Amino acid sequence: MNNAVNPNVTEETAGYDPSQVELKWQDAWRDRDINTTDVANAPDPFYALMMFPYPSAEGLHVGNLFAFVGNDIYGRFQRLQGHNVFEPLGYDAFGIHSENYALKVGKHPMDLIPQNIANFRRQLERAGLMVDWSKSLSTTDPDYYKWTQWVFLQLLKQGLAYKKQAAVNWCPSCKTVLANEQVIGGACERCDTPVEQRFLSQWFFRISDYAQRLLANLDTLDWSETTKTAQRNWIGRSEGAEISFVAKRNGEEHEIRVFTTRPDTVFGATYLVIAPEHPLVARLTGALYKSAVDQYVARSTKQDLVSRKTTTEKTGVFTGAFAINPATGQEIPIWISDYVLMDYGTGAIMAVPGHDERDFEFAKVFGLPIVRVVCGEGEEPTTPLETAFTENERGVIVNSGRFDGMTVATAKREIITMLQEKGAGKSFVNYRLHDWCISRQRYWGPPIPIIYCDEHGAVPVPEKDLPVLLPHVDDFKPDDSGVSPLARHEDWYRVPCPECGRMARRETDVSDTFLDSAWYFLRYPSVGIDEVPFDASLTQKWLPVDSYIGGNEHAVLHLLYSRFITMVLHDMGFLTFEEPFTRFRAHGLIIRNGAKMSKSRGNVVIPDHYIEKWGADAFRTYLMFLGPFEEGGDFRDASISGVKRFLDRLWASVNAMGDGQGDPEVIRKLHQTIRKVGEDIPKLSYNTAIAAMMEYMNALRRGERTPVRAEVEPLVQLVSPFAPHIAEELWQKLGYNDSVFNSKWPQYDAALASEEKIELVVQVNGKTRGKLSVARDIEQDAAVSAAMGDPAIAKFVTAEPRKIIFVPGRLLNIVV
RNA sequence: GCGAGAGUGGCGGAACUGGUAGACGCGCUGGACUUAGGAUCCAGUGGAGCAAUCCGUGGGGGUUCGAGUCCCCCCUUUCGCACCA
Repeated sequence: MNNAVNPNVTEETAGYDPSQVELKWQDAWRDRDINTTDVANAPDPFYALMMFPYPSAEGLHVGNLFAFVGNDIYGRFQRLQGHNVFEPLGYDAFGIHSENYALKVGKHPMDLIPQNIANFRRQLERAGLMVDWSKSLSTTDPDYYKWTQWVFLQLLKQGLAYKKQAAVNWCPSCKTVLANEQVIGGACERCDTPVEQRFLSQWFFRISDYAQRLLANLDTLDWSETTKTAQRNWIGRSEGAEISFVAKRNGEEHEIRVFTTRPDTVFGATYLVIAPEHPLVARLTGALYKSAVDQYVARSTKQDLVSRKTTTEKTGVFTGAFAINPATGQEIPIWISDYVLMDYGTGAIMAVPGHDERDFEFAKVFGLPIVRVVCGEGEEPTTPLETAFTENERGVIVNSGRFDGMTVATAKREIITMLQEKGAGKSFVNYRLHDWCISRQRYWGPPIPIIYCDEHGAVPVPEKDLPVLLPHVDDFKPDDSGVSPLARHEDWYRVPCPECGRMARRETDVSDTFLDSAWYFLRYPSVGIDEVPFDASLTQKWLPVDSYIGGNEHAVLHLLYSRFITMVLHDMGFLTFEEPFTRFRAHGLIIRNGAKMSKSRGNVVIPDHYIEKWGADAFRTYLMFLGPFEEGGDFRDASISGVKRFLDRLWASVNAMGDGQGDPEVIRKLHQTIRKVGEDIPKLSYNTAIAAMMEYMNALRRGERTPVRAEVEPLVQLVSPFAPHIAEELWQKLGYNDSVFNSKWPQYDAALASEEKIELVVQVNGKTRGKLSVARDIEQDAAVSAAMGDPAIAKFVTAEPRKIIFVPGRLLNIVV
């Protein structure tokens, strides 16, 4: 191994065989445990986390690798800064993808997953990641999901897990429950049949209780702004009022509560609309209207969600009932329409057709009264409304009794006060965020640890009895019963009640994959510890995560769920922090030759092929060079040769290296490069960092000179996070026995890194007419006379200058 | 429809708080070395023009000594969410 390079070769780049060098160092790193973090004793911990992959049968996707390499560079850089970096990686191996794939190929997921994981592991190691494999995990390990079940029990204990009837997506053709990700545009992804709703009793987590905290904390996090915005939109806070309308029917009073962001328009509410699923539908419907209502409700709840989601044509039916508008005292009709959604607000609205587009459309279709209660500029209270007037910035309230003349903002406050005094309303903040349904009527997940007893109801499995093992069953295919395949295995689900010992029945649903991934980062430092999910002192040392990198596709759900679980565990005293990820950056997507990669297009990049041909170092560096990390970029095969050439030249430079002082200009450039690369990596601006190193390489080679040690040695360190193997090999050639990753990142000399001579741009009337090589600190007068001394510039100065703009060290603009 | 982003050479992409547009790389052109070269090395490479010079960052206005960058309008495009009251 030590004779990898033949000293007699004449060609400078001879001896650089990437696969030989890379395999040599991958072995050496493993033998020397160089990537293993001593988690218990690290004085200066840095937790560099990447989103763990789903280990598909196809193997590692180049998109995964792009993300991992980006994280690896950051992690290696932090290590060179002197931190003890922990870079773990596991597998998110439960879930619908694995299950469906297993069904497709007719194998069992319990057999497939270990194979896939082994293949992923091989690919990841070949890519040269600084992963601490001693702390790896898979969500499918009983040692892991035991604690996923424990998390569920903690939420249950806190009253944050509850059961209720809820709709699931049901494909009438496949006769099975579908996960949300299997529903594409309201239709089944496999057979394209419109999806129906079925109602099942399911477990939910009360994430909506945490909506305000999840929203407010965002301001404290160092996250990509786009990700924060996505979370804010998902939480969907809106301020307004809840208003009660009272309906009378058969001598009974029914209160219909609505949520509105426009309480100022309550005088214009000319009818109410409730969702077809609204609990009051039956009681409000009059005998005469019953058949029409039943028909409408049946059609809109059972019928395909496709038409409901894609059409905006308003449909509806009158209930026959009326309610009192608490502001006007008038009776207004109550309608049912599917444009009102049961799962937002209260499932009922006050319709103000004059000032809401949807209400306006509906009123037009059914001939309902439209009343103006807000005037824009130049409009009278009697000006007819051709469309809904929704612009409220400069609106003035009209036709609203004593509130006339108020601005919209004032009226909002005043009308809420009025309603409150009448006991008919209050200000209210509504969130779009729904409680998290974690039940899945599937096989491939952790069984929800609950036992149903006739006597005691839903009894949690005692913690000492965890894990509830997922049994190996052959018929794991979902069927048309609408319950989990586990429900077909009586020998598994029949168990004694933990409370009374009488025969009872296990919950046969499994939990959502998102629950598996909502706490895995807590587990990594404690992998191998059996007694607790996460050791208190290790957790204290390593968390919250210093840097988290992952895809934007998880910007909303995964991150929100992780934050929620962390908050709950914090509130229970298990954690000292309530936000799990101090810094988060979303990486971009890679496309291929300008198009999205997909199997059907046949343009998927298989990392193995490229690593074999170019080496992991060149492939990694190219991935980081093809575009800004946070934006992604276009993968083009032809471009890899550029970074390979760069690495070849690096190899050649070190091999040809001489002794001596080094050229002052080259050394100056070196210090500039050290500064630039050190500034770019923390910004994840990897593409420009690589460009800077290439630029330095060009300077190093200019004039067919032989570089000296002082010029090349620091460059090896700068390159090392990107191309770790070649750097390690060259570091050894430079005479070091220890790993380059145990060295210290080179320091730059600030004075050297800044130029003393600068190119001063000279403009005349804003147009660049020349440039002068002058001292950095040149004064304005000297600059002007230097400029006028240059005939190429002076000839444009055709008159006495009217004005001189001088930006020291940068630019001179002579205005004539 | 709403929200977030993006439009720069033949291509991928650079450009700090407004201050040389096109760094770096690919490709291309010419040359060197070669039996050969999809290797390596050197030089050139936004467009027009012999040149001086002019024109150039999706389109149109504007602010400024100066705009890829800031403001207004429009077009195209990617990604989310989609009747959210």
